Amino acid sequence: MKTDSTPCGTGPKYSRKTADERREALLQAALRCIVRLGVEKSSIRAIADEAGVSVGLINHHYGSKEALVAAAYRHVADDLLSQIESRVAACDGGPRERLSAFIDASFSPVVLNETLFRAWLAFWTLQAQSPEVSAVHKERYGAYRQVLEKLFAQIKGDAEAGAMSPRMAAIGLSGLLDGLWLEWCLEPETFTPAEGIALAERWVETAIDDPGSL
Amino acid sequence: MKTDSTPCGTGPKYSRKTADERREALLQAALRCIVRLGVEKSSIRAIADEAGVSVGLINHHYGSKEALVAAAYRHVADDLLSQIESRVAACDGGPRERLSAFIDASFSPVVLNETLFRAWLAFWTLQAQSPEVSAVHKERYGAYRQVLEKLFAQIKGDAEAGAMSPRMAAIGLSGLLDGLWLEWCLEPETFTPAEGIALAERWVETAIDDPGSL
DNA sequence: TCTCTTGTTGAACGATTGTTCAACACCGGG
DNA sequence: CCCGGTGTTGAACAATCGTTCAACAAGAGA
Repeated sequence: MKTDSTPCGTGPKYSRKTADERREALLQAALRCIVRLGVEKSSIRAIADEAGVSVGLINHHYGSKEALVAAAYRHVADDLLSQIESRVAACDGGPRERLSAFIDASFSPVVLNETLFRAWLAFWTLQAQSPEVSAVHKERYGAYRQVLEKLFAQIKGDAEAGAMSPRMAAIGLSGLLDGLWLEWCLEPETFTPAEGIALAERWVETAIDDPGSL
Repeated sequence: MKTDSTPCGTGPKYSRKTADERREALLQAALRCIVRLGVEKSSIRAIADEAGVSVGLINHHYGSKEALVAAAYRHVADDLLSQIESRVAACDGGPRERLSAFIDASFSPVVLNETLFRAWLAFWTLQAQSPEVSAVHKERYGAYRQVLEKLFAQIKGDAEAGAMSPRMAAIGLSGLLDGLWLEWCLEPETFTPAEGIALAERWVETAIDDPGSL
């Protein structure tokens, strides 16, 4: 394989690392591959090459490719939600402003990303077959909706008029955000991120302003 | 006497069919495979086996596996949209009532179907790698949104007050319907179809009633 | 009945996949 | 300095993929 040492070939052929270090390096390499190539093209060899190691290391440290991919997905899901939450937390306004921050974050390039979408597609597909992946989905998606529901509940607490129930408002906004994300990733020319934000904001206004029967 | 050594079953080894018949049979077999096994496991051999023919027939009639899958996508998408449109056409009310019929149809068991969802996941996944599948998506999704946009335009024509532009209203409703469909298929316990209908209806009311800046 | 068209077969091929494992080499402790 | 354990290598392997194509045979027309 490649060695990043002197060209005169007297350096070590590889450097030994601890199991934890190597596992982390392999996971990062897998993520880079998945993002760049998509999951279906992220073969053992592509990931090993990206990490600068040989193919055997992956099965040595993770037991199977599936275990590595599952670990990578968990990492991505955790990272994405925490990134959105940090942008919400950074907002110093009230719940209504924090909800807008959530929407803005949902239409930021970090989320509106075709490669991320491809990873998510693979995640959804795997969910039907792997109970472990399915559990990760349920856990992460529950947390996602919970954040929205709390924000709506706080807004409702502030307002006087009766509004849509926080649960229904959160389900609606979550669906709208996911649907727009889906359609944008499949065909980015359909609408702009700014238009998506405007649509989501309109939903929020509807949910909190109108006296609702939901 | 022309009977050979085999005791029975000396009938024809296969039956010849017209190109159209065989293409249709292969397409149906491909759909059954995709729904049951998923795309990644629906190999040429699995589809051929499902159709009861040999592997060579697929490339003979479709040129490539990609073309067959694209045709299957088109078939499913056509069927789904025409089913929805027929229910809309069966509604004898005005555009507003027809829009409600569209929403009702979108939450009917025909659409809210996990196997259909798995097929759709497969098509979305292939869309990233296959220009042919991507073209089919663009065409079918455009038609889908066009139906919604026309209904919103007719409603706007009827109403006096300014409302959201038909294009934005259609994009929003399309996103909401797709997002809710996605989330329901991934986790049906989250909300009921009736709640989904109520959310979509709420969006329509927002789009046509409020004087909008969109 | 014979012929000819053509739908159909299925073995073969090359590419690629995830996995294995004996050999190798780095590096800390003797 | 050398030695042993262990992190690492990479060729080999079996399975599977989509595609090809020469050979076969079904069935209609002569």
